[in-house]
Amino acid sequence: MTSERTYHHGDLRRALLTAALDVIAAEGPAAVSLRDLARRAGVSHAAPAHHFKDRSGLLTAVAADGYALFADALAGAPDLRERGVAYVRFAATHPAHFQVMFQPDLHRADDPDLLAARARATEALRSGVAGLPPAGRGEDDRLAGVAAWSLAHGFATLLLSGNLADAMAGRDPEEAFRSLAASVFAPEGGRAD
Amino acid sequence: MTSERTYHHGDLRRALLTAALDVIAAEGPAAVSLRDLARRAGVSHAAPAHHFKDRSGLLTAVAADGYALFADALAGAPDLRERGVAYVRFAATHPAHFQVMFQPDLHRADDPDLLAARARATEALRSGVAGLPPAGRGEDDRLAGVAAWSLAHGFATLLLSGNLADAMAGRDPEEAFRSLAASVFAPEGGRAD
DNA sequence: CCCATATCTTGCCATTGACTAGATCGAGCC
DNA sequence: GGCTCGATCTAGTCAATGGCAAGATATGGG
Repeated sequence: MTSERTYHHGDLRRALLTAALDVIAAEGPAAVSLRDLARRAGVSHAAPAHHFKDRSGLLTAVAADGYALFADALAGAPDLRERGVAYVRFAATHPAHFQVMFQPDLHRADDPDLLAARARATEALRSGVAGLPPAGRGEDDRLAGVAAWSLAHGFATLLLSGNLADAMAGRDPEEAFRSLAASVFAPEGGRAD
Repeated sequence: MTSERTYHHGDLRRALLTAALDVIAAEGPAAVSLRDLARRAGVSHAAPAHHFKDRSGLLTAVAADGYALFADALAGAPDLRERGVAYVRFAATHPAHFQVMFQPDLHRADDPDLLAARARATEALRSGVAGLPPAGRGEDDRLAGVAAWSLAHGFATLLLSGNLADAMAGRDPEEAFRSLAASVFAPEGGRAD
């Protein structure tokens, strides 16, 4: 698409990342091969090493990009419930990113970019939980935050692993999660978000 | 351990599976290598192929074993909440199994043993949800089931990926989940399990 | 005792990840 | 224009892996 093949690719890093996302979305992270990505990009087998040190370096970059997008997606949600919906929507929209993000054995844990992006996402997530009392009651708040996180994360994870295929049955996952969260967090007039 | 080395190992299949569990628990499923497992068991590099066709065959066996253990663990729980606790306890006790079970891209989806074991586990899980009305109201029940499943699964997944390390802070995960589930599913005297 | 079968070994090949050395491009500078 | 210098990419190599084929060895049934 970038027309001619010159010695310098021009945007190899991005090309490799998008190719990686394709492979991951289609066959999972285990199917990612640096040489295959190089072939798809039309470069030599050693070219990726210059942008990402090694295989884990590439997956780390995928995770970092994912956390950056994730933070943006979460930041746009007004209240706690919509943040959960955004959580699920992100997983459904960026399955490849999501999978890699939450598989720590795939990336370098000490990568600065990854840590920074994850910190941003964590903050975006936490600010939705702690929005109730200025400096909440501690224990209970923390538990409530973990509960909300678990609910959204579990739904997203089960969705991506195909375990909700029959339960959803052609239904919109976002909408399903919205009503699900409603029934759980505000059963009969209790404290909602 | 098994004293002498004869031509026939005696229990190679099990030896390979337990070695695989060690590797997965320590470094994740991606680090599993058939040749490495063979070395650990003291057999030649091609021996594993006779018990498990290939790498995905071995991981499929791990998943199948996991689902079998999982079904047993769930069956022992009296009510819905304890079933959730059992869910989390299983993940904490069998992290390697759990990881492989919920990564469909690692195993053969059409394996009969896997399907049978998973069906048992699914049934053990569902019977805890549908235990309320004989043939419940359909939509809401399904949603409630998905909600409970999502909560337990999300907690378990976040726990294994290390995302709850600081939130738990040396606390017992089981106990934390128990009180968490209590505060979510029965906030102020509503319908519990 | 003998044979059929399951189990394990040896040998082999293609692919991959990772490393090294060298080629090519591009930008700044004189 | 011609130069150097660094970034980018190529080519070549090596060890490790997965998977296959052919053969050796043990085990149990007849």
